[in-house]
Amino acid sequence: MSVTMNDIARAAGASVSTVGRVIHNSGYVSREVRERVEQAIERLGYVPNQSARALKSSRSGIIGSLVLQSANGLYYRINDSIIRAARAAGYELLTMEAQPGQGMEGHLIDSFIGLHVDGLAIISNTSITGEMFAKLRAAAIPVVAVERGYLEMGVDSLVVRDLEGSRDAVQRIVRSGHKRVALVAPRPALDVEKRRYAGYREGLESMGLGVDERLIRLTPGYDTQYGRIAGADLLSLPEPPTAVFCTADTLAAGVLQAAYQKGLRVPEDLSLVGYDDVLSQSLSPALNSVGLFMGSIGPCVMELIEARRADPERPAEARMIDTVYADRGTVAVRSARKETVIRIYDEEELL
Amino acid sequence: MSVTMNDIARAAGASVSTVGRVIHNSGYVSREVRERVEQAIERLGYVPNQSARALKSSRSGIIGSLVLQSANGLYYRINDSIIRAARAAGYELLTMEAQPGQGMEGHLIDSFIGLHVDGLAIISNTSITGEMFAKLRAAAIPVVAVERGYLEMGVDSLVVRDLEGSRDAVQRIVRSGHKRVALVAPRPALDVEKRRYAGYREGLESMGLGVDERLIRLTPGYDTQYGRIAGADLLSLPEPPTAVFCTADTLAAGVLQAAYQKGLRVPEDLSLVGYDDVLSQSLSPALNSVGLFMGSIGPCVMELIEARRADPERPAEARMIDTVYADRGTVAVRSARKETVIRIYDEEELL
DNA sequence: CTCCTGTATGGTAACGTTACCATGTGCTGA
DNA sequence: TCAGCACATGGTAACGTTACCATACAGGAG
Repeated sequence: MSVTMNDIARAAGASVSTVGRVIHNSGYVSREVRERVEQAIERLGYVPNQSARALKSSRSGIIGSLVLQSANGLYYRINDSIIRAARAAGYELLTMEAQPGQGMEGHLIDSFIGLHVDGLAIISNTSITGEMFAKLRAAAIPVVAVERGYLEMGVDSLVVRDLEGSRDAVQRIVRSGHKRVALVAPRPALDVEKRRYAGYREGLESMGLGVDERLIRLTPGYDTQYGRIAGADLLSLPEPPTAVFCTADTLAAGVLQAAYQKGLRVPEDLSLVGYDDVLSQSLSPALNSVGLFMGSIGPCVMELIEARRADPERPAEARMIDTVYADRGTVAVRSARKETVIRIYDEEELL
Repeated sequence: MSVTMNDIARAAGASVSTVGRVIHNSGYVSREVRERVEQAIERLGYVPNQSARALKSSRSGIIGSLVLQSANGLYYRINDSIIRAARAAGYELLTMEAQPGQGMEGHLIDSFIGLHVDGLAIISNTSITGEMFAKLRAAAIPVVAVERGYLEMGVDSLVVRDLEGSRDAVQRIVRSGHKRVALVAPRPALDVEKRRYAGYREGLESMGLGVDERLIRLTPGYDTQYGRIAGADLLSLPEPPTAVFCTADTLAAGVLQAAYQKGLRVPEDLSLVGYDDVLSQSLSPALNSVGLFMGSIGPCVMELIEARRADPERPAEARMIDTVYADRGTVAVRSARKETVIRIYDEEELL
């Protein structure tokens, strides 16, 4: 069907061994023969059969990635970062999506094992059992968990400094003069969510402000709609917040909608900060947001995979990923004395 | 290293042939032996080696997809749709990203050939040459182009009814009473862009309105920033448009920012419609947008691949993908008599 | 002259799976 | 009684690549 090393050997008047040596640039090959073989490869359009290679060397050249299927663009960005790093290291990335709550992860893991992937990145909160990890370990497949701590199960992990990112953002808000800083966040179930939630509290406390539980809204999930409801709720309080910190951009977008419906402007009437920086730059106005430092995610994943490959017995390691605060001016400076910011209307606005 | 059919055979006291028959549910196997084999498979955690299968049967079980690396979330959604359909058909999807203008597509195509993918989806405007298509054809790999017509090169294609989608959206705007409907679109280079652009013109003309060239803004690309600039430009015209149709959500987001900066409200002061529906539901307000009917993209891709595989000589076919208009109320109804919509201010807004 | 070493090339057994073919049973019908 | 059949199982040659060993010849050292 397709061109094989045998075809090349025949066309170049050499043996498969010699062709192999040319392809791998190893061993002794005379200049003359090397050229004949290279020409034949070029002329016939030979491409090495990866299946055969994988079978022989039990290295597929493929890194797997398992993500939870969701509307959250963050996972695709993370995946992107890994794609690039994998390719730079000579691998391709094969992504499988787990439908939430379908319990199909076991089959997906089996598929990865069958493909003999050279590494596996597990992104976000897929539900992998200890049994599956054991199977992966038996198959000698290095696993890296991203944004989800499986560290206690002996899995190498990438952990985002979410507590610091969250705390830092809140501190910035408070430093701008805000006293009533609300939180809109998903109900903390996953580690990520807990860390971001804790960061909010630490941020306030570290600035000498108490946490006002009335200003906290925990949503059932990440839908924009939940953000809108929470936002509307907060903004109709007798003493509404002057700033809202959201631990997800999608929620921030919802709060923005709520503000808009109330006729409030960001940042003049309400300061707003999102998280993940996946949507913020496209909103109007473009929002401040805490983003992950994507540049290091892919490379860290590959480093952990290579390290595990080199020494399967090494203790599980966690790499920390920094956050990056994108400042787009949606936190207004409030003077200490005045409770309301002076607002200047455009001519058009007043007709 | 990992468990093979041989291990199962030994454990179950059978031969590899018998194990093979159990796995494939073909040929004669006694109930007793079948059970022994199945138990061994379960107990040892046997997973078929795909590399060996692929080598033997020259079917890898992998569909490739090639996308242009870009911030546009649309491609990921399309990819998602294909992932699901591929999986439903028993394949995995392996995605490679081409960096724009890097000319690395040749290498990527070679990688796909080396992997012996059973099909290849080319998404968006990657630059594939005739030579590459020839190589793919020689390797008997069915190719489907999505959102990019390579039909003239004899490649099966998925074409979105963009002209109709665009025209329909404009007609809806006009029917709501708008006379000055502006366009913000990337300079039409690709077929997609031309179709969407043409749809705008047809939409206006079909409603008996002339095209006012002063209301057309063509941007150098899809950045939100271009939308903002174009929007600011349009809104400062002596006779500004009452509605803006954008052929991309990212551009619409920019126009929204411009409107916001001018103190205009959507839809009360300005009606706004986006395209691709990838961002619209997260904006504030959530915008009307023309989306692709994702449900049919993946299945169509797989159908075309299977059809091509069944008959490599069949003439190239184009499948049409419908658009879906998402109405979120950002097109205001304008009465025929009055040129301006009565605007009601909230109390807060007037202090 | 032999031995060794460097250079150059060819042969071949795996890797795990699958598609055949071969070789058995035991049973039925002529 | 035996051909013919359904049933049941085992053996083995590929698939394309790679790792290793074998072979061969030159030229220089001993």
